Amino acid sequence: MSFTYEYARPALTTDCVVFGLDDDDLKVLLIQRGIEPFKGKWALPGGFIQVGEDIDTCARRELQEETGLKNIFLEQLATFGTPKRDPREHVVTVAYYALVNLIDHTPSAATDADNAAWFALDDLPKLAFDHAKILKTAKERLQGKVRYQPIGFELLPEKFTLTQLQKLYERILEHPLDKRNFRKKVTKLDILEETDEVEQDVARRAARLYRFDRSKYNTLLQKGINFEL
Amino acid sequence: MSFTYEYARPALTTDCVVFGLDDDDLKVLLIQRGIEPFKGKWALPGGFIQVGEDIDTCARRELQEETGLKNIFLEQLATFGTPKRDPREHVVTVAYYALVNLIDHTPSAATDADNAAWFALDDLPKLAFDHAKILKTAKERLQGKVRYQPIGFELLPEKFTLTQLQKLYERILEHPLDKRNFRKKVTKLDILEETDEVEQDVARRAARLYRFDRSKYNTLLQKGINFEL
DNA sequence: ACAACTTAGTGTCAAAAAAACACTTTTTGC
DNA sequence: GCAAAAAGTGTTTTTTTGACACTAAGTTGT
Repeated sequence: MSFTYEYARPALTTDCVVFGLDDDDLKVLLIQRGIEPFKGKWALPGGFIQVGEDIDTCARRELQEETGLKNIFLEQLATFGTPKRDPREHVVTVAYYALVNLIDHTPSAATDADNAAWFALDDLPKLAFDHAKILKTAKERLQGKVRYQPIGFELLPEKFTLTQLQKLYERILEHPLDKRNFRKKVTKLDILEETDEVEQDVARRAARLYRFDRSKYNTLLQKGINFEL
Repeated sequence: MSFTYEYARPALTTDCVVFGLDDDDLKVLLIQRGIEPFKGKWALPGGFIQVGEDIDTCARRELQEETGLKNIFLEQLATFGTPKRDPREHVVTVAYYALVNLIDHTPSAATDADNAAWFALDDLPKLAFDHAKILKTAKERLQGKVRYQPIGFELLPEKFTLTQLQKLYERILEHPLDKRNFRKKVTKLDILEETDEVEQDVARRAARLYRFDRSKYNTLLQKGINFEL
């Protein structure tokens, strides 16, 4: 079966930059390509959009097919369509970025991918296509977004300590934060719920666990409160 | 001539939300469609991407073809690809937004468009396709962006008064600003150059004209200064 | 049991930024 | 020359930010 059009059309794909927090380290999920072009090279998970399929749906589908990840935070990043970014033909890709917490979601390789693995942001292999550029854009977006929207919580498990939260922000923003000022700001925002639990199995004083309170956050958003860290 | 592919492909277009400042009023440029679907309805200027053409290039080309506008500020907004947004078939559109000053750039209708006209943001006709949604997204982006990047100047003529600048920000942000605080902030940023000219032909005290100093702005950006109004 | 270690948790003060607020000056048109 | 209209200009208060260091709690090893 084949499809014929009056004018030539670029192919359309989605690609996804998946950020994950692994042991206080910010990482990206890459797959090793099982097919040409760039067979054997590391790349962002992604694939072709089907006609009749919503773009977001495509990004989620490809992500699940290639890494097993589902039900995660996913947002459109930008569209990249320089004619020669794919050696085969003109391929336009709609890039997304996703945030996952590695406690609840463990990825695994699947179709078209030999392998899926996490790479630290400062220790990346050479990427296929223009994926290095897409990744750079995604990192900049994450750094920008995290300042005025509490999306960082998507990277943490449901319950977390304030130190974990601070370290996460330090990793994303790439500079150290003052502990007291950080805690002051976070508690003033009033979007955290203090649980009555503490960390388990740590060889020191255990820290209190907190939970992100989405309903408090939503009411704050309505009132137009600005979130900034 | 025709083109055949193994798998079906959505069509790919660009659309552009062009903002312009007309007599202190923020407006959008729309074209009246000369062909089906939605013939006679108002829509965003845009059209099909050609294979081998960069997406930005396509947006600029379509804009020039349909409105005559060129050499203007243009930035990618987002990509919209809900399957039924075009009644003919699955069409994915990469939306852009542009800022023009109406002194230097006067639009005119051309190919595929019966007519091109400016509409106030709060007095829009019903738009074709999902263009109302795209326009809403563009307005939100403009409101967000204008807070930390001095893109507002793109909407003003080369020389402008501080009152013009303030009114522009008030139109975009949709709330009044304090005159003294506004001027304090703007002058502290030190990205304006005071000219030795004043307004002409006004039936009151003439205001001093200023010019946006792009080189000062660039050096500030390098130093990582944050711009916020 | 206690000493040593490791991280949790906490408050004050100074500086900077933001917000509120009103009158005088300049020019034009009548 | 006076009424109208917008230009231009500082001060004070409040809020926010940033710098800064010690005690408390719990664990481990002896």
